[in-house]
Amino acid sequence: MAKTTYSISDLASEFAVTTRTIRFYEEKGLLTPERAGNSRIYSPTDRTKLKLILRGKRLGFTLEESRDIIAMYEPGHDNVEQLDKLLNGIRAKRTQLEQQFHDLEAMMLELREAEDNCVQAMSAVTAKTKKHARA
Amino acid sequence: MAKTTYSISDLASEFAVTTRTIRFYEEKGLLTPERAGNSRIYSPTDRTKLKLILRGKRLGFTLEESRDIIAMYEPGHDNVEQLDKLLNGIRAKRTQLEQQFHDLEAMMLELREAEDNCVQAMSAVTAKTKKHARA
DNA sequence: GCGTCAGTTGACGTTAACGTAAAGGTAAGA
DNA sequence: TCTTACCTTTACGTTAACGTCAACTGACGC
Repeated sequence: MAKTTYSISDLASEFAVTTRTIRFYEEKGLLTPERAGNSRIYSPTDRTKLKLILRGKRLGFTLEESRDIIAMYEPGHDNVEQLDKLLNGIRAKRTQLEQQFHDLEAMMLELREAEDNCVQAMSAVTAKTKKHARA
Repeated sequence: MAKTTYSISDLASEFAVTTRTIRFYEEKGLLTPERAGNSRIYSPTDRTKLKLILRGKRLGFTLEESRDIIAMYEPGHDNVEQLDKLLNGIRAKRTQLEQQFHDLEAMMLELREAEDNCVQAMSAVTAKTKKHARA
């Protein structure tokens, strides 16, 4: 069985972030790579977590929020209290994502219109220029 | 014609932000309210801009990005150069929004699964509890 | 005139998310 | 052996987006 592992610069170049950033995430407890002596060794799981963090960033999440999201994908909640808390968290995030979804739809629509207007305006200007050139 | 206007606390309470925040946006040039002596007077246009800024925030945009977006909705670009630059900006944002859209879809899907798993786990635990109670 | 709002302008404080050296360890290659 | 390339830790610097006083100014009700 081939154990896939990554160095810090592997991940850094793959996801176009600095090694500083990756170490920072570890400092914040979001990543917990193994060690080979002094060097860090990342597992596919670590890689996935990093991916989730970066996706969270694109959606405007803080690292704390991404930490929560990662926790939501992980098992290991045995008692009802914990599960209940987790479930509430998941549902709250889903609600927030739906709000974001609406915002996103609205903005995309408006930008489509803005693009149309812009194209219109350009053709109007160029038409005038042509007319002027012909005159 | 009834001119609708708003005080700073009107907007603050309507959108649940502090007056400090609104003044900060003005300081950054995102809002430019009129003045009645010393006090600020906000127009419906100002209100709309504030709305756009806050929507931008929910989508994880910086104020600079929101400033750009607001500029995209405004007319007043007459020459081809400006229009071309604007058009590029609009298209770039749309591309970004599509990426965000994918991210959002993926995360929503995963959270739905996480919720299912969570519910499953809970029913499993409660079933065990009942069994234990019966014994 | 007095208190009490709602508003104003500074100005310093704070937090998140890294950037940017500084100073050094290690292993491979010329 | 020296350089080169990558890795490490420690620590101070930076930016965005406000929060939080402090000190002041009308306007209103009594």
